[in-house]
Amino acid sequence: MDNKSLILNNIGKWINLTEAEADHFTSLLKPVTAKRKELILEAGEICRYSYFVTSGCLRGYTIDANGFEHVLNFAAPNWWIADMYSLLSQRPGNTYIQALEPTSTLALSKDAQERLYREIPAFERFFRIITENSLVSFQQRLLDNLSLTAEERYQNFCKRYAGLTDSIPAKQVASYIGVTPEFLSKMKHKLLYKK
Amino acid sequence: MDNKSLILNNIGKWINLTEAEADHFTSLLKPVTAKRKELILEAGEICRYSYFVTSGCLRGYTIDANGFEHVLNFAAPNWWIADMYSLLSQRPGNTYIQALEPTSTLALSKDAQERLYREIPAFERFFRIITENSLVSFQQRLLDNLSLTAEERYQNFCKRYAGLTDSIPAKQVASYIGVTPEFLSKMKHKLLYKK
DNA sequence: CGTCTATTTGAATGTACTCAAAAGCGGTGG
DNA sequence: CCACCGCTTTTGAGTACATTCAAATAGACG
Repeated sequence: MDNKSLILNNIGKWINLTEAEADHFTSLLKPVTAKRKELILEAGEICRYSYFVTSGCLRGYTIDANGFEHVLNFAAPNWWIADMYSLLSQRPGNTYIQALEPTSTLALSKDAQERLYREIPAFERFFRIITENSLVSFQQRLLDNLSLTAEERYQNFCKRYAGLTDSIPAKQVASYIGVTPEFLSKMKHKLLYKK
Repeated sequence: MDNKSLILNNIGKWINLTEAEADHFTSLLKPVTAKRKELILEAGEICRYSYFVTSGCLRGYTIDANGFEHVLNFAAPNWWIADMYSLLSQRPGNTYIQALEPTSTLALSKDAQERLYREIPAFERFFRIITENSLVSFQQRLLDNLSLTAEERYQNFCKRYAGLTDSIPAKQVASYIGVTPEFLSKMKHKLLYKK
């Protein structure tokens, strides 16, 4: 399946488009690729695109006042990623988006997105729905961080991202679940031998 | 300003409605009130409404496997609240919504909401936008939990919810920022005397 | 006014972090 | 294709932030 079929398929889960609408939509997309470790967005910049990953893997992260990275999300194929704060406000954000491996995306500019809302109202629905789903995930993740131990969060992560565990270095898994790489290493050891 | 003007005003920040549309919308709302400590939603139930608070204050929270409460959100006047997971999936949720004080809301049923999407597409836009804003807040809160100390989170909370600090018992502030009530008490003491 | 819950205070404990150093692994260049 | 270099992961010892448990005090509602 080519990239445009992939994204139309993704959208087709939630809304129906005529062939003309689908063509119009795909004509607005800009292919963007990134090499391993390349940044497609940096803190301080204004996020002008939503990225739909067709192959590879991206991660969104911030760097705090003490220089520590915190992974907000990973984006495997079929996922959207952006710095939502910056994309919505069109102000400089604090998020980096980086390729974990060679990655291809289809980028939808903020302008194109707003044009879609006007021309094809079903896109309001589409982005409403995926935003709702994303909200539910983040709420659950927040609750997990408030209520679970690091070990439970790690086990959750392994189940949830079973397909990705080999694309993602342990260091970044640690950053996602909110522990230091050292402590994650110790947890893995414990899970292997003690249990 | 009466309750219906309040909610129309809230919506008017993001979309424009004709008078007929506004009337139609308000006709779908059901007033729901709750006494202090009353639950308007319990874990295990299916969430059938989004609640718009017109007076008083609600809180959404879960209870974890060890019996500890975790506050997901507070809803002061002019805020919407629901168990998003349950509302979207129409499956039993794990969230309680409780009144912190005598509270009035306007409740929009899931059915009515879906009817609105069909009849007045601007509502797709409205709920897309407020969901986007909510997503940005939760992402930021997650990052705060990953990167800030308890003391910093508490100070953030005080700034953010300056107007509510007297409606909300310390116990629930503690639960929101992710510390025990005992530790919050010690932090307050420290902030008063040492700094 | 009385009871129930929330808050404060203190001492002991634990989970996860910091710092340091060694071992492992992967990508890149020769 | 191999060897080296740099980054990641592991391991260990000491530490700190926040929790747990217990008990006293304060406060709020009916």
